[in-house]
Amino acid sequence: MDIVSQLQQGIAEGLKSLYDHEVSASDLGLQPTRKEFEGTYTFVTFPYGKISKKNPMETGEDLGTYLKENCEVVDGYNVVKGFLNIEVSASIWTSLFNQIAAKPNFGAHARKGETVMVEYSSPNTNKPLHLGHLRNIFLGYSVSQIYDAFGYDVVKVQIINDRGIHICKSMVAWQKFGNGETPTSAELKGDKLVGKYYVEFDKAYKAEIAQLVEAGKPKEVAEKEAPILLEAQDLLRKWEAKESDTYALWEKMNGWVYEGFDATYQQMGVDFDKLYYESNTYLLGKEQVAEGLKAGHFFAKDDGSVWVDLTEEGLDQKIVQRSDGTAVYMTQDIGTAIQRFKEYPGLIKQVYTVGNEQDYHFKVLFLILKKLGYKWAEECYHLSYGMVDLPSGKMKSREGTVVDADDLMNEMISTAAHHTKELGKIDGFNEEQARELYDTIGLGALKYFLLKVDPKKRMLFDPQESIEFHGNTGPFIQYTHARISAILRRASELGIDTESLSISSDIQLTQTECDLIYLISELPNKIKLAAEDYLPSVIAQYVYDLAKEYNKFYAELAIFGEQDQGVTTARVALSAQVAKNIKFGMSLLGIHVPDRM
RNA sequence: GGCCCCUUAGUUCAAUGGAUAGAAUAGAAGUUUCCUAAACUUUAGAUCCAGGUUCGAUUCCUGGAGGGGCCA
Repeated sequence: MDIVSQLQQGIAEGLKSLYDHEVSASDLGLQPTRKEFEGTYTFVTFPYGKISKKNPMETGEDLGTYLKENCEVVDGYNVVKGFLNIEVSASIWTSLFNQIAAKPNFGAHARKGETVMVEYSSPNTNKPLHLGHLRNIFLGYSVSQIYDAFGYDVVKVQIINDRGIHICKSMVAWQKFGNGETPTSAELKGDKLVGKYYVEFDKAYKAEIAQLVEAGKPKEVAEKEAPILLEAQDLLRKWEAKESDTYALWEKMNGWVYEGFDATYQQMGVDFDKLYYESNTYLLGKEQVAEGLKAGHFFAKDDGSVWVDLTEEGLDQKIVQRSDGTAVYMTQDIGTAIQRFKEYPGLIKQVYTVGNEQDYHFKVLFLILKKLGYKWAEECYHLSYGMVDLPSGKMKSREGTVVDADDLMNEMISTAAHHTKELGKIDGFNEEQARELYDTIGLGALKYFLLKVDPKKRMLFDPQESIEFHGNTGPFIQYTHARISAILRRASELGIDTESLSISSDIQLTQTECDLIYLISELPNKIKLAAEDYLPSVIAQYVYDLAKEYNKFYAELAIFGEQDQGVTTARVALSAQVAKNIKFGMSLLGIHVPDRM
């Protein structure tokens, strides 16, 4: 039983014995004691005045006295106003640490035997990935790692928006202006090449509109009648009719995009277990609509369109199928969700990582699924995140202010390289090791920067200044890990077995060492919190706090200079465990940690 | 028009309804005979406004201001 549970138990027994009041031990809230007070855990006594019929201070005294006498982990206590600060006996820290150090996978929760699906990328195939996608993908990937650590089997999926007018626009422009250009001939990544023709389309389209307006057409009419747009729409019709030339061109250009995306994903260090393509799923859901209509969950309007009425739920009416019988996004999302639960029998929930501009869409989707009688609808979650702003404001592709994902990653890596060389940290590295280190640091900085913020908040990204290597950053944490690795190497040289370490019970621990053990012990709790609230930022904050505390320890205490061999061993043991926690925690964020930097 | 989200040091971010609101950066002052100074120590600086609930509100409720988003 861990310390918190023992204290909760003790307090519950105390309340029963002192005031004849029954509570369930796990309901009692304990919080870490603030730094400026003595103690480890604090129990707030204000709310118990009614039960004790005494003031909060006296209540605290009563409980403190009881705990000291009856609870073996309690060494002492102090009361400040309504706060009972509980001091845990020093020997507890040693045994707590030794229990942790004996577990090879400390932090990971027991397997639950249930499956969670995390969808964390849903790109369109007409444009390369950008900064917003990076936040999306890093967030979703991290949540999938966190769920794995929390004991779930995780299926990581991508839904690719490979059909529709957007890709037809790129196709038209390539046909007209491309002269048979390919990624190889253009020496351009496939996604970039297709994106280039999407821009070409837009240019030609605008020029045609201007011409039509010049010729006297109203702007709104010109926007609908521009010949190149009509051609794109014609291509979409041909694609839907599976006209063979169109289909072949579509397959060719999407193929280029996938090669480009794959390279980007590889650089990002993410992968998927299963890919979904909209061209396969966009017709799904119409059956469900028909059934829902029959069952009275939906209703039809005079024009034949099908709607759902969510006014009882405080929302609007929402269309689920067009009057011409074609699917809207909602139709296919209903179909896809149901299909996925059929495909994966152990699946208990789905997480959709999608920007907050879709909040309404997902609210409606989940309500509809619930109306259709699917119980798992309540377990589905929209991991909604805020936009990434630039100092100039919102990213706008029309104004050319979009930050490209590949460019940004490369920039981060070269900045890391520059910085590392400047500090003279690559002595003894060969070229490949050096390159790997720059990758690790550059991507670590970027991922940490995007993940340390609460997902739902919009965030500012300043390419010039945002990414630092000092302070609350990925490289700071990586650096801490590298420092510890150096200590472990030294310890091995001195003949200390760094694999199976423990702290001898007669060692007097310092305050900093106890604080470190406390932080180390918090890892499983943090993983639980991060999983339940879908917050990689909780893990980021935790790893940072741990690294910071370790650096304090490192600065104020000697490790190998100690006379007492037991103290040296204890401090090496602590260091080794901190390194393990950092490595594991960072892996939950998708970040690697180096042994030297 | 209807609905949703956000607002905390100069700046970028924290804070299950709890103590004197934490970090990081930028500013000021220090720390290398010692395990990696991408570090450590000290210092100054903030809850958008007005009400309400509560023993206690950055947190919950109502109204307002500012910013952002969604709506066949």
